[in-house]
Amino acid sequence: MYEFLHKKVKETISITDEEFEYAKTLFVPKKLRKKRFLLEDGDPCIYTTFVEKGLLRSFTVDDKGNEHILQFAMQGWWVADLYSFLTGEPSDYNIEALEDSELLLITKESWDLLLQEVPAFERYFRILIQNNLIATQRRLMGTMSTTAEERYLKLLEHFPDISQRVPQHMIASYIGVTRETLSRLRSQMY
Amino acid sequence: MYEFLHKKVKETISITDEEFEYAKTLFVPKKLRKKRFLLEDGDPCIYTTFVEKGLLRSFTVDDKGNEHILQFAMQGWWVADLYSFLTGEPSDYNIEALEDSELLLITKESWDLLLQEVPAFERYFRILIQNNLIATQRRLMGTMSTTAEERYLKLLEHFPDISQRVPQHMIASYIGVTRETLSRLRSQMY
DNA sequence: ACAAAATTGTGACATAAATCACGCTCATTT
DNA sequence: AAATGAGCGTGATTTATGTCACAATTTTGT
Repeated sequence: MYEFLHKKVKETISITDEEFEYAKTLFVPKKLRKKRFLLEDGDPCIYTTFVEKGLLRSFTVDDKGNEHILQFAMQGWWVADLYSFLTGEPSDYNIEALEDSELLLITKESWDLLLQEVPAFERYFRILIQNNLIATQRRLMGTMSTTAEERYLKLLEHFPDISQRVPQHMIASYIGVTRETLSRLRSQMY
Repeated sequence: MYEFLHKKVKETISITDEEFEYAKTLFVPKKLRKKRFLLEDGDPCIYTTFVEKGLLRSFTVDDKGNEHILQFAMQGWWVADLYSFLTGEPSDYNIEALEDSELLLITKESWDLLLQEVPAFERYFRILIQNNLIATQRRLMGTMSTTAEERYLKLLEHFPDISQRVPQHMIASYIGVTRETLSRLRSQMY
């Protein structure tokens, strides 16, 4: 159950087996079936989640009822509403399983403990968040400077299996267009 | 020259005076006059920069020659192209002073040393990047779910003095519209 | 296996924003 | 003081995308 977490952590920092064994005690394993929610907007985001297996999405719903996807969280990725997780404020996000998934949950209290007891994790999370920030900045600049088609191709390039695993209308809501626009885009690309 | 840095660091972590004195030795102070560049795209981003005084912007230029502003960096903020800074790859960004500014520069080597010698800085940067990520995610979701007018109002709310300090066309390029669109927007808001 | 729900495509039309063009004002430089 | 350039407003037009509506197909749940 902790294989992938162990693998990912060792990729970025060096920790002893004892430290990882300690870390394991702070996580709560959870299986989440497709279409079930890990977080619903209005509730505080109690956990930061590591995806051992499966696929989730985090998204908001605007005033008109349109969904906007912040993240697809695949195996080896973390997902949470960071702001809500850190402050305890109600979240604006929903997190939903798109496939049957196996997750590792950690509460704020355990997370604080982990960072305090195993400083290497402070470094791990710093690097993790750093890479996430770089990617998010790229995506932001992309929405301002490129067409929907370019963003679509970029996404396919980055996640080749995404179009097999999630419906088109979610891909549309990730790249920031309506499902109709993406549908037309695709038909014009042959 | 290091007053603001000291203040900001103490706000998030606790460090001894010795640790901060050591940190000071790793920075290079620099004055940058209005309209001068700290980084031009194509060059690697050698420094991460703390703004002691003044105002900078970081931006890209797309194929059509349009500018897209990632960040306005005011007093107490950090600015860099993180990706280029970490990898040494040529940067896509430009960083330009919008006012005469006083900066503290730190190279990758010194930064690595700082994190290694003073672990509290690892925590400081983790929190800094974390907050930046939260803000960038909000901005990204905003571009997908809100109108240009809402984004403009949000910006003014967040940085009340911004419209006194930077020209409208840069504000337009920050919120992701043309200068003409922002101009019309403003005239319709009375 | 069947009914219900989800997904996708597509036409007609509406809308927001980009683009192109021009003139005015204000600041900066020499 | 004159000259140059930056900043801003605004009209006319084009373009990309959204909205609404309906049908066809596929997937899912019981």
